[in-house]
Amino acid sequence: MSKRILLVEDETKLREQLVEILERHEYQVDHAADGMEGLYLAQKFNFDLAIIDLGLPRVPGLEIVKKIREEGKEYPVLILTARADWQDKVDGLAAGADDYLVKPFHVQELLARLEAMIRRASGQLTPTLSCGPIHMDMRGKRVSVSEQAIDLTAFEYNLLHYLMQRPGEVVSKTELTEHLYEQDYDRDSNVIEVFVGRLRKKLDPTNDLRPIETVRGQGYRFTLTAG
Amino acid sequence: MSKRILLVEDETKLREQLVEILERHEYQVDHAADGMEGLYLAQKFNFDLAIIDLGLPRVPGLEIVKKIREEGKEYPVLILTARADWQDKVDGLAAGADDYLVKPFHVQELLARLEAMIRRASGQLTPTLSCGPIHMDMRGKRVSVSEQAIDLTAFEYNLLHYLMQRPGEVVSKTELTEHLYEQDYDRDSNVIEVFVGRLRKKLDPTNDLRPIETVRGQGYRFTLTAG
DNA sequence: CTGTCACATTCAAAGAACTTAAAGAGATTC
DNA sequence: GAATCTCTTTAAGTTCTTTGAATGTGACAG
Repeated sequence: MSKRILLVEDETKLREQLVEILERHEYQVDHAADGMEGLYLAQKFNFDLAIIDLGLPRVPGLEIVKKIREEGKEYPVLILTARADWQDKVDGLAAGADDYLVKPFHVQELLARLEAMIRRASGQLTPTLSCGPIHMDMRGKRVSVSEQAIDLTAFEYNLLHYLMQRPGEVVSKTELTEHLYEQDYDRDSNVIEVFVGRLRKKLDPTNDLRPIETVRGQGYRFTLTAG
Repeated sequence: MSKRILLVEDETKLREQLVEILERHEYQVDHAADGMEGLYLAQKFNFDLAIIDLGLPRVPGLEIVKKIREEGKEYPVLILTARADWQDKVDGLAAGADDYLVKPFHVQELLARLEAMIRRASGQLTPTLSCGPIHMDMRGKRVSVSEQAIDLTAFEYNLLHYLMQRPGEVVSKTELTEHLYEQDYDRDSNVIEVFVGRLRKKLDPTNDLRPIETVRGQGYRFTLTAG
């Protein structure tokens, strides 16, 4: 029962590599090199998942995502962005994508996300991450704690998203900066600490959940004991 | 069931050091000093993992990565890049590498990544080290003794991790410092003794397990008799 | 039995790592 | 073009780790 994936990516080299990798992992892949073609495939067939680059010629990736959702198709969509271009990402998620990955990415990470997305999709319809009373709706980009909606900025959301994907695991600050920023961002500052601080305050103003532990010298760990 | 690693690195000193360290960790290492030789090995044999420097004479490292993937080989590839070559890194990941490390790096970090990659490739889910009643969760970096959680500092954790990887084996203090510190750290103090002392106290306050034995004049040995 | 050496223990100073507040910089909205 | 929002930096304050040195202990050789 192999899963069928739509891949829309214009860089030939990357596209071919991805096709190869995906096929090796037992996915059935249809691919397109530009937006027009991608849109055609997206509309004509039903997939289990789509991977769409946002920087496409002819029809922008964003359009494809929108069209897919307008037609009521529910399969998960993962978008790829070249730059750590905030707006792209945010727009993409708003348009109905479920997750995103910034290029360049680790193959392992892509595969992990695909699996997670497919697993979620085959279970329930709304892609969410939950951990105790904290819920993250990835399609709506909303977070709630104990049914209470919370307002997060883009960066805060990204950070929480990354942490929630790996509950119980220590994530080093190096890893966080690597994934949240493009390039070797000259890190003589402490942005991560600052944002962790803000996240903590927003998620847990009364300080009785303590969802983000700091593991001194190693990183941060997202956990909820009991609930 | 020792893992077989391909190492392609042209700097003689670094290469030899790595070979020695890897072999001490029970990896079976094949190594090459230039791209041509590396490519030959990569094509001829099957490895569990490859470590490839991108700045190689004759055949660039990138070529090797590509060739490996073109031939459909699936084993994980870690690339090494010199400090500033961001573009290399990007190309490397695009070409199918799974992770990268920027030189110079800590041995500790290299080993951690190798393990993580091999673990992922073999699909094992929870990486833990266990020895009698002592358990170490390597993802969450938590340690427990008889189901009782223990708080360790970063250094304590690293030390214990190193010892637990090689149970029953005598590990010299020189070796410990070599791995816990940056290369050529001149140590005229007794840090290791101090930390072993702390670890013992934390792991075994009642002194009936005695997990870390002293081998006078040789080093330390992590063992649990029976259990 | 005694001296020596290797390791153990203890502790306080030095240093790293983390938190927090505040304000600058850049973009967007009205 | 001012107001607002978010991200980023700076810096001061705080807490926890690491380290080196002093001192204590036990093993082993002679």
